[in-house]
Amino acid sequence: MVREDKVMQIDLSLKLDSQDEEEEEEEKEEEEREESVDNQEGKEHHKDGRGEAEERSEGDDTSLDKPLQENSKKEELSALQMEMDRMKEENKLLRKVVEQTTKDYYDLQTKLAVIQQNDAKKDLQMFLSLHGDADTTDQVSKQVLKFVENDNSSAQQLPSEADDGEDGDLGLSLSMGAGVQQHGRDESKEAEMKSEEPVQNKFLKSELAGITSHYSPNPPNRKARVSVRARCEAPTMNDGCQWRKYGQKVAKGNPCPRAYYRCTVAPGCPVRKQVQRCLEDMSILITTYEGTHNHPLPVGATAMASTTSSAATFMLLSRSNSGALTSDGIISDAQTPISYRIPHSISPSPHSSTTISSIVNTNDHSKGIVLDLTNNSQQQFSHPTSSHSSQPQLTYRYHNAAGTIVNLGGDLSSSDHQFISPRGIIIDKRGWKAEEDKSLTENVSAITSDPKFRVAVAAAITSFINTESTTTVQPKGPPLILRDGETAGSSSSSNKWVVESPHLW
DNA sequence: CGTATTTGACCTGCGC
DNA sequence: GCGCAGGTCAAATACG
Repeated sequence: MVREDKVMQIDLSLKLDSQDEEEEEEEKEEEEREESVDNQEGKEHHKDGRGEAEERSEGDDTSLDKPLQENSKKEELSALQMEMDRMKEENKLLRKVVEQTTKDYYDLQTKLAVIQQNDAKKDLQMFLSLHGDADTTDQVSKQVLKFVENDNSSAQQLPSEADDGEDGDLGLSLSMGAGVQQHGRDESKEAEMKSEEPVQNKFLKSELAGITSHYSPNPPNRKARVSVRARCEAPTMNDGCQWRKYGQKVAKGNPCPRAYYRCTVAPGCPVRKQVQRCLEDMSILITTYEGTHNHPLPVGATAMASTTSSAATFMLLSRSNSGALTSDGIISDAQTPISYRIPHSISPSPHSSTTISSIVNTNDHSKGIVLDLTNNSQQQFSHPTSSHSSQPQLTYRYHNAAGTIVNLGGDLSSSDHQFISPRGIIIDKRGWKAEEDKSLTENVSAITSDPKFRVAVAAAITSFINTESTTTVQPKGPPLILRDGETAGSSSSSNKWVVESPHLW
């Protein structure tokens, strides 16, 4: 969007320039014409005066054609002049319109920046609210926000860092900037921080040890990764960005070669992606994105970029949330993932589902988050159609090493190991005592009410639908509608959760 | 001829 | 320290 806007801006400027030039030329021509007209008129006046005198003196020698011609010329000139005036006014109007449009564009840009800033703050607030009781959270969030603001201002003081690829113009890095990615962002900055030990940093180390500890296992050079699983016949998914292949490797355990791509929309963009076919289902393409674009994205690329970015933010939340559950960051069953199901809203389709699963293994953060846009997960477990269908439902799933989702609870509607909580959340009694932790359900609501997450999911679906429509013909279902409370999120540090929207197709 | 892709070599991190 | 695997580089090649 921004890129197009910039193009538009350039186009506008070009048009303005050309218009200006044209207008200048016109004005010059006009002036010349006016001068010539004046001269002619002067001459004519002079002529007229002289002519009258001559006429008077010379009598009827001259023919009557000349005055007629002069009159017609005069009329022609006046008409031209009027036409010119009219065009001038038209040009003025057009210029005003263009100026107004440009002004509106800048206004919108400014507003967008403000909104993005607010969103980042909101994310952080929510992320903190997931951590503990409201009183301390409020204080902590204020302090952390202060820290983030301070950090942002310091970042602004270092314009050279803009090349690092984070916190791009679009703000698609979202709150990741305050968390995971910022660690990989600038090692020198970290060193600087260490040497200076700002108050906020001290605060973070002391009071937010529980939070920071979740990031610290990540080496500074390791960026958050977001994988997208989608059915795609084409060798790569068309996500709107321009990519250049720079390598290919056969990874162990999967005979399908893994291709490495680099973003070429802007030189020096740090974003990379890996593309590999799923071993279990060759029609599934696993695309792993790494890094944040440091440039405005093409229109078609913003959906996927914002989706992956939001997913990464979600991963951040999941990590932080896990810390609130147990002291060691591991819920009772470390091997048990949690999935959050987005139930039907309109015309439920039993054959459709989309999962967003986060593989946030404490042992392997590099695996990152997985947006599962395949619709096969529905085959793996039944979808409850009880009266609770309008409520978030929490189910367990297991992700094997290959990322395949396997339902642990069997038939959810009849499993002895599950019960429906008063809030409509299916809880697997074997794996997780969610009922004991009411704050988690609160957290679920907190995340489900995050419009950004819903937008992200919608964007993912939209992007995927667009992709699919260009590659394979698939039946399209009703448009995605995500209402408050329909999505659900949060995670245990058992590190794998799934957000599923069965009604998407 | 310029650009994109391929592919073997090289680098790096990690486990033993 | 060594070997393995993942990731990247860069020369060769293909393509428009």
